[in-house]
Amino acid sequence: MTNIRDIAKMAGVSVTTVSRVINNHPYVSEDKVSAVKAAMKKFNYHRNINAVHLSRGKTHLIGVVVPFSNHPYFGLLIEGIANAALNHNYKLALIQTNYEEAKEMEALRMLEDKQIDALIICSRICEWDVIESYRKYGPIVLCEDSRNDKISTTFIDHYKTFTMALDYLYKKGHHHIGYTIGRQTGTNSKQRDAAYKEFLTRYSLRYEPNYIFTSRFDVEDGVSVVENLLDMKNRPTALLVTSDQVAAGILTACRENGLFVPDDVAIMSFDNQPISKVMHITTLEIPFVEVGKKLFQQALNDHEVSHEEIQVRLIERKTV
Amino acid sequence: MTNIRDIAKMAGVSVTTVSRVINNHPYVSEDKVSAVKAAMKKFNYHRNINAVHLSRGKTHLIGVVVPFSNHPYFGLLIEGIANAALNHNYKLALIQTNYEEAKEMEALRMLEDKQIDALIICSRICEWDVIESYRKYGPIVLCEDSRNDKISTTFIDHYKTFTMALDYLYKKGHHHIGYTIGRQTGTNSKQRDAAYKEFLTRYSLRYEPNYIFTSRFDVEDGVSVVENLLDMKNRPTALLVTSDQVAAGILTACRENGLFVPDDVAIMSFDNQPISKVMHITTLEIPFVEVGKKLFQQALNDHEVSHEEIQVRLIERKTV
DNA sequence: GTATGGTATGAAACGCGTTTCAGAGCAAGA
DNA sequence: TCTTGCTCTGAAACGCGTTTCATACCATAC
Repeated sequence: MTNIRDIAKMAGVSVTTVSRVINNHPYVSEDKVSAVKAAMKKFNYHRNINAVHLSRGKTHLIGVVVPFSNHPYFGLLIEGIANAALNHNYKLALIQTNYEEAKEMEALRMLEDKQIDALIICSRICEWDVIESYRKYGPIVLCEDSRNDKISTTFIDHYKTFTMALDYLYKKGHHHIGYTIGRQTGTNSKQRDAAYKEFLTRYSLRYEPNYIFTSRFDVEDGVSVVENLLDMKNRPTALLVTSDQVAAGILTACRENGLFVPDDVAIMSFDNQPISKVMHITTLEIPFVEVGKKLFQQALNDHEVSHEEIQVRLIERKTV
Repeated sequence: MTNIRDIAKMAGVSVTTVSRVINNHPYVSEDKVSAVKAAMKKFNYHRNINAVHLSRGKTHLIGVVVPFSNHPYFGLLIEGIANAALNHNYKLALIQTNYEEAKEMEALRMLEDKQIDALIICSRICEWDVIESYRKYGPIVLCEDSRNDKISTTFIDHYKTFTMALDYLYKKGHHHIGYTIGRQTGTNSKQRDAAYKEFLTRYSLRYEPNYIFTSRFDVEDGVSVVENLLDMKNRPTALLVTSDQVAAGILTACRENGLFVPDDVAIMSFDNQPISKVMHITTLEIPFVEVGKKLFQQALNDHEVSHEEIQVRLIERKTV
């Protein structure tokens, strides 16, 4: 393998000059530029990227932490980040945690080891103070509603959004509203819970514990929601659902069991993925491409901490 | 930042000894081991991973090329590879190409630059000879049916599978079978086309060009298939569909348009994703986790080229 | 008593590009 | 004429861990 010193020798210049040519630095005479380029071509020179990384202390790699990759929510987020990264000539290091804390720690350690320039955590399990303690090694960006002063975030205000959605359903005449979520813990879920309780209080509605369905992530979990629904005496008349995927499951199971949507149960979900369009599901659109782009921009910015709120948009279709 | 030399000095040993301790090499006396470990702890030593990469010429990073990340097919594949990678302490560099050749070339160049130890291409656009020419820089693995002698592959024999599926439909009484695919070019599509034509010949059936629906990737594309179907005089009685996603779109649109499944059109698809279970779609299961695992194993093996055929399994449900 | 082989340790070379610093040459402005 | 300020170039330092090679010691083996 030829290295920069070989090229320098071949072209009759110093390594500095070769480096300057490679990196398009000014102040190199034309004839030296062409001499260097000729030598590089002749010897099929390729710089050792790891030497560049060592020397610069940067890798142009951004770590992305997700619990799963096959879930549409995270898939879309990855897609958004990947597109932004590609435009800026960054590569992505994907770290799939399956919600294991050890894996998330590994990602943080990659930042510490300078294997990645920044870390985007799409869904965390680690405590805030753990994450904060790694901030000194590089930018860390979270996709979570928090006005932390060290860590940048891009987020959806789930309290606001949930309140808006609940009010919308209430205005449509629904006074018995249930909801489904994924993880019970987690900032998003807490915000939703708070918004829900505030809503009940505001309209003097009773809190029904069995109107809340936890651990619903995927289509199949939607089916199980309907199974529960069928067993209930006083069913909710409307359901605010984790995602379009879960909603699709609910909708399908409802049809099979003679439950009419929206007459027996109204369905409103999150994301606005293609399936919701096809099934005419009323949903709250989350602009993932924008979220990904923002997350990426924040990851590049080591100097200032910012918090970007992303607005969701109500898409009215036929399930409410 | 403390480096290995600082630690060596602090512990009163040579850098070699420190390196040996770090990497658990034998032949270091116990007292030196503990002296080194103490020094590392005291100064919060972390080795610079980029120096390791430079020195070793390996990065423990595997490149994964996908056209999109949010598509369930690729999401599942990524999931499978990511899980295998995590178990072997490898990291994934995700390269999303959007089917742009330039991006795929960039991935190949990452291999050349030693930024990644191996490359897994889930769906290619580059020509074989281009890919082959990069083989000398490291293992390249494809997810495509080809018995190339330089490049390892893990694949589904789509000719065989398609034939099997068509025969199954034929035996169920379907003599007018259409099919949908994603990209028109690409090995998989060619294999399916060949299998389809062979099937028609074998049973002396007429080739109907409008029974073939190209560029169907997602749920929404399934809806458009049904729109076409409704316009046709002699509809196919069965459809072999790209993926469960597309099938879900078709099924939904059929219901809306008074087309009964399977009586008016039978549907059979690929993947066996959760949605197919929920919607009772008869499908051909592709074991993505296994595919991902195999791909990863081949990526690690630079010495021998292998070809792993993955068997699909028919899951009979209610759409045929 | 000598040969053999494992244990323990360190100096030095190796992988390789970037960047700082110093200096030379030349032109425009004072 | 002297200063100021580009333009151009290269030596050397820097980032840092791994690995080869040489050496020394001690303990069996013959």
